[in-house]
Amino acid sequence: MKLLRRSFYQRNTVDVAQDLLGKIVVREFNNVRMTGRIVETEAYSCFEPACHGFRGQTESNKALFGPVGHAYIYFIYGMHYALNVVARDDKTLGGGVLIRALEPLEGIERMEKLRKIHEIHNLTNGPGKLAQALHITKKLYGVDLTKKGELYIADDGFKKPSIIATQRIGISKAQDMMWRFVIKGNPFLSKKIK
DNA sequence: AATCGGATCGTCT
DNA sequence: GACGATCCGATTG
Repeated sequence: MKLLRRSFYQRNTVDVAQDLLGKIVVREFNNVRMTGRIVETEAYSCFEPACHGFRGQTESNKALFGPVGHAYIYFIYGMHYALNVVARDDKTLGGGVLIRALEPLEGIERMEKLRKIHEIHNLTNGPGKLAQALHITKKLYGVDLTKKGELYIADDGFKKPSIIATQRIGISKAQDMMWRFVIKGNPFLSKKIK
């Protein structure tokens, strides 16, 4: 397991979104280690209207404009958290990759307890679900994901998977852009592909 | 299988 | 005061 270096995130947001597929999210919580393989992502760049940073930097979205490789976490619909990794090239003001689904690996029992369910295929197959399963809240806002700690991202040598691009989910603007990426045929996606 | 509405609250208009 | 990068359970076909 190797940490992903900061330079990994210092690239075009869409490229990073694709290359994060197959990587591992590691969560250390109360001495329990929970991990999952990233199987679904979406790219958001602050020059397009679906991005939280489109209208400029605010207190709540400031991480999107901060150093790459850190966590941007937001709270939505009154009950869900979602995890992004800040990623952009040098000429872009802000951008991030939404982690939409994981394939659970380690700490599955703990995830089941946090999610209050026992179906492995329903544990982390959505942005709100995986945040609940890994106990990701705004306390982790801005955490550096390139360093070992409560939350980070690693590469276990998983072979670069074949991927499919689709439209992003749940947005009302810029719906035509094909910026959602999934590992082809993976059974832990938030939504089946047509 | 597909669609619909309720839950619930931080953020911006 | 409205709405959102969602989820879940209920209802309908």
